[in-house]
Amino acid sequence: MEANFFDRVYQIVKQIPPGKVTSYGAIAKALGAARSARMVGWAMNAAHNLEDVPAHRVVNRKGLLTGKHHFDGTNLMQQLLESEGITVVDNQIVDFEKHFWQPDISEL
DNA sequence: AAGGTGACCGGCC
DNA sequence: TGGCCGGCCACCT
Repeated sequence: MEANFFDRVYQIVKQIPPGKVTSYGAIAKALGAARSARMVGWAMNAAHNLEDVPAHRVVNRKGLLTGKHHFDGTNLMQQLLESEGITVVDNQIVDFEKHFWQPDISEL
């Protein structure tokens, strides 16, 4: 198994339960590289191509759907989140902290 | 091999 | 969550 940085991110994101969201920083921190949040975003860029990785559940720390532009449409990401019970207004998740899910690397 | 790039974060104004 | 700046790490050409 190639335990690459990307794969690590994928494993974390795949563990995000429905109706929950997390931030890049949280994932980066779980990986032990809190300052490498940018890398997480990079990983997502490739990850969003994979159906196994619910990239739509990953947003920045403000709860903004910054990466929505990388999805097929413009409101696709929002639709997916709303479909899971998450309210999204103006590309921002309402009660972000309430829906926030902290990655648990111990599960790996 | 080196440089540019990127869906960010935290700190400061 | 208004805006700007530096840092950090891996991927791509």
